[in-house]
Amino acid sequence: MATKSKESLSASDWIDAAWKAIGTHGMSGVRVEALATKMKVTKGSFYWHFKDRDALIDAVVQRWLDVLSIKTMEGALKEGALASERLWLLFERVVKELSTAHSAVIRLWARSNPKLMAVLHAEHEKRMTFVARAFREVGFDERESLLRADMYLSLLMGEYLVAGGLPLEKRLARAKGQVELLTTREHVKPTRRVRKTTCD
Amino acid sequence: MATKSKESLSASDWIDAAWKAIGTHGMSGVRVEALATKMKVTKGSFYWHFKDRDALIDAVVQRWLDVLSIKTMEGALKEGALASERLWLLFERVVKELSTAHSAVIRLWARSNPKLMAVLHAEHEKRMTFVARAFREVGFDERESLLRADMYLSLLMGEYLVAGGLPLEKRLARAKGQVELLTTREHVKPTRRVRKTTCD
DNA sequence: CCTTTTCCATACGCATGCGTATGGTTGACG
DNA sequence: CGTCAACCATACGCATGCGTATGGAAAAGG
Repeated sequence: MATKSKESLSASDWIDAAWKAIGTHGMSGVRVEALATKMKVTKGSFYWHFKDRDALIDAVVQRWLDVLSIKTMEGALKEGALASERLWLLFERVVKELSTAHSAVIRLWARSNPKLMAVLHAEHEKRMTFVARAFREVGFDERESLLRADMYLSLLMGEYLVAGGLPLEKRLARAKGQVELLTTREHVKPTRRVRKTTCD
Repeated sequence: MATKSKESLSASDWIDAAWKAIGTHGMSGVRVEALATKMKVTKGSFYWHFKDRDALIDAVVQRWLDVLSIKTMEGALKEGALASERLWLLFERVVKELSTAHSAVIRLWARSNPKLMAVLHAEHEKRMTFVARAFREVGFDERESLLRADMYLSLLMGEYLVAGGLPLEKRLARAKGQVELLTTREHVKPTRRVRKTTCD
């Protein structure tokens, strides 16, 4: 029933298991023997598919990179006409797809892994230009677009960290409000006393 | 020189060490023997001051709660006249004080600790009302204040997670822009086509 | 049918980390 | 000076987790 009824496992199956483990128990939850038990096999299987534990972790990180890769982003957003809609669709997609703490776990993990840190930084830069361009398209100037793109990605990364306990609907409602604020509020020059100086 | 030249350690010294370990190596970096080595003592010292490892972790979490507690927040913000200034001072303070990944690490840790999760949730609620009240004071209505307070706290929690690698100045500049956006941008009702409809 | 390759089980060695038991040292205090 | 308590060192048992070595089943291929 729940079993896929496959005779032999693949490396991808181990990545699946590790992926779930990260989501529920963090990076220290990726333990070879624990995963093996859950998969109803033994370590022997694992060490046939992977060199060692680090190889598995690398593979999981790679999967995470793929989910949030620019290619995936662009591919998933061809339909969205308005830039503001695309920004929402992207956020919604990530919230649904990564309904786990993967982003936070992996970014923390990267702090003890300089090579991975560099990869993450490069990816983040690409995402920044991608998202910032969308904000430009909405109508903000360069500086404002960079700021909003930065906030957009920050909120995306920390979303589960803060709202993880909530049901999906509430998380989406939260996200909706945030993206709406970032895309629809006009910029006003920070004058001395900013009250509710409307258009009068 | 670097040593405090104290004859005997206190529980607080162990919490200090654990605090640093969390900041650099995450929760799994809190290992009794590793901390003992770094403190030039042995486990014997630790188990005299603490019942077990969990007791130490509880103490560290408590310290984190204190740093971000409402009492600390309020106490540190008496000078700030304008609400918008207070919101900035608070953010600045947290960025400087918690120039580490403590918030992310602890919030992830809490996911496998229901009792702590409840405490965090309660604390978060208090912070929300506190920050939301400041936004109300700035001039936003109830709904808008809650949204902005939520974003404010989210950015606060994930700040180091995203900008951890950057120098403090850049992190502060980032934070400054974010708080400024949240506090000085006017609300415009999301009409159909939101372009650059200024006050004309 | 026999061999080779694929895939996994079993069993071991080894390192690490927690917690305890026990003894030693030092200073306060009577 | 003797005693007691605070504080720490040493040594052990135990569990866990990684990695390896080796054998076995099972299917594929000749």
